[in-house]
Amino acid sequence: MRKATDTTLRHLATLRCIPVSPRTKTTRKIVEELLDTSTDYDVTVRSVQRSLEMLSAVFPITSEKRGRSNHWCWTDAHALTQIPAMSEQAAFVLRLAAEHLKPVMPRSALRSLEPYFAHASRVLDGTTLGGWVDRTRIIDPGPPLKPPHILDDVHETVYAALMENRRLAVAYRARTRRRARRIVLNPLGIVYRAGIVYLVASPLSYGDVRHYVLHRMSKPELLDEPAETPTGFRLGAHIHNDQQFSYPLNPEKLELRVLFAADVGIHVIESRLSDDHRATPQEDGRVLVEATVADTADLRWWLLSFGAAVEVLAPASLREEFRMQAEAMRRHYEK
Amino acid sequence: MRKATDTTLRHLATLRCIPVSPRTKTTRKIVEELLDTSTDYDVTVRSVQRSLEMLSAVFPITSEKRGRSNHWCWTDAHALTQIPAMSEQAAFVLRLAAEHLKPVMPRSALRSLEPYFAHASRVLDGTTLGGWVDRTRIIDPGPPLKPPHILDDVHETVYAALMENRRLAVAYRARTRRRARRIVLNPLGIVYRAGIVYLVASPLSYGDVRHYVLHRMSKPELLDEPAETPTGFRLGAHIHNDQQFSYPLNPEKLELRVLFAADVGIHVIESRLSDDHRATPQEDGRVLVEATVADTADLRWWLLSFGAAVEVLAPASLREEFRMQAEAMRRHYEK
DNA sequence: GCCAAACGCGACGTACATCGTCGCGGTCGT
DNA sequence: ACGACCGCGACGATGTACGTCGCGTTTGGC
Repeated sequence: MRKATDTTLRHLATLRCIPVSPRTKTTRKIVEELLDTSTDYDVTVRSVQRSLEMLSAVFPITSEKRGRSNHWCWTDAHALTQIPAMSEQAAFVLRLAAEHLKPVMPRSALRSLEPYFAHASRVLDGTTLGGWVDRTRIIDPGPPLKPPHILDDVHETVYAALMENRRLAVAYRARTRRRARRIVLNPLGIVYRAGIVYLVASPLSYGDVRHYVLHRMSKPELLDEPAETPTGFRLGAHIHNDQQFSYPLNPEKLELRVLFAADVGIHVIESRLSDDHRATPQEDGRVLVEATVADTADLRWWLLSFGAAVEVLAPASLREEFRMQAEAMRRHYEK
Repeated sequence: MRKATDTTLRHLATLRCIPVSPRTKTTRKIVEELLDTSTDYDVTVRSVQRSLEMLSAVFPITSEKRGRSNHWCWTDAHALTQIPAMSEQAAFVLRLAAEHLKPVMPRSALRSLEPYFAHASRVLDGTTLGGWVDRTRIIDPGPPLKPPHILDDVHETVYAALMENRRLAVAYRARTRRRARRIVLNPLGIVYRAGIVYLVASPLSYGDVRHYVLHRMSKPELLDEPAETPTGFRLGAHIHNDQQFSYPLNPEKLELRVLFAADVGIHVIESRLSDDHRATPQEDGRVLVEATVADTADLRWWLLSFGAAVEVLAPASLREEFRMQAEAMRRHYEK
């Protein structure tokens, strides 16, 4: 029994069954999938054949005859169509996002999102927002550092290894060594931090979890062996509880007490350092900030960046560290 | 004349004409748009009426009878459908992007992209990548600062003012003042920087271009008057050429020469400071970095964050600045 | 307050797009 | 070399989607 709009729905479902190039599907496979997804589409192979042929006249899909069966896929230059259509606001935010993600993620990763960005641009072109290209920016503090280059094949292979949960062999040039060394890794996760891409992995030759930057890898090789995850490992805990990426110095938290100069203090008051963050203006114009924070190298870098505009009061050990740091800095400029 | 797959195409086009709630369109408006977009769809109103009615049985669209005309829109809980379907890779990158954008962009801005993120999650759930939620992270260096809160109505109104190019009135609490003051602004652009959202605008009472942070705004009001852009203003130039967001101190560039300690130098060598960036290892293990960079406060913060692990050699004026900075720091910890 | 215009919607007859079936020709595996 | 499998052209039956007409209702102008 053919029902109303049934054809439309089936056509839509058919289109969605077709994979994007370079992947392909045979006609039979599409029919099978169609019958699987919903009982409504009880349709013969012949009908789907006809549908595909007709749809290919309108949509950018092509068939390639390999032997006796037809293989269908979307053309490389497939256009993205959405139901419902992308709202102007969504397009705008996506445009923004594209700009922001560009410096952070490797280009090869963003290629798969390109259709979305292109679609967003198309939506914006048709509206008053068209003139908007130059009206929003996302910038990082600090001097504009150019992220180190990652080889295309490295990125693709690392991603593939993670997705398929398989082991990975790479030539890795460690920071302390001149020559690259071949290592086999169980990939555990990817971490982006300040433009640097890290692969969190446990090397086969040791048992622990280490960080490897992608731009020091070369000659990647995807192995057939399945990857093993150390028992109990979770990336979220690794980063946040263990603070492994903030270069933790001590598992205990610090009861931080620092004095900020008036003109920089505002930043710290507006952005909260922790949940128990307290900011108290002092009589001399400075601002006392108290917070419980993780004891990491990151924290020290951050505090150092304020220079003389910050004074560490407590804990005493940190104050002593900063005293020595200041002393060391002064010695550089003594003569 | 009805052609093959014409109906499917028209149904698709019809669905794409329907706006997302809370916006609506009358049946006539949809027909009009349909006839406008392509000459192929020469169809009577009656047919579209029928189509809409049938499609509403399958798709989450509803009509609301306001007076004599029907107003159509997608339900709030509209599902996103894409042609072609989202690839697993795209879904994965989009998931990543979602996580990365969360801390950077205000939540109200990301709400419009939520359908895309939800769709990506749905795609990933069906695949082997499902267990991937906890395998990729993007983190910022420094202590995890919580960005200041922005009022919802502020964000929406500022966006609206920018999109429609209209003037905006807000109560703004300047950094140096206790009380908020009402100001009228010509919005020029939005800049995100380290979790802070700035509106670049020229105030009506003055003529110049200033930066206003959104979290110090309240009681926003969208005015009917069109916004005026100072002649020659371009946001890209404002940021990059004029370095207005890096707190420029001098328009001339600096010929920077600094010595990094061996254990931190690697970061600077791998990320390039400028196009003429040169890194030369020294005999004492330190690394000499030479580059031509903009003379900004940002540069000083960045260099300061290395503490005693960096020594500024040139220019002489900057070296003198750092000598005084070190001296001032030391005085804090003298007794 | 009345009338014309606008809109939605049910009914109806027609045309043709779609569907399943059958059969032919080509290709691949054993 | 034979059978199995796949694509595709042809055909007849079905019924869906189409335009048209007309009625009931609402809206806005005079």
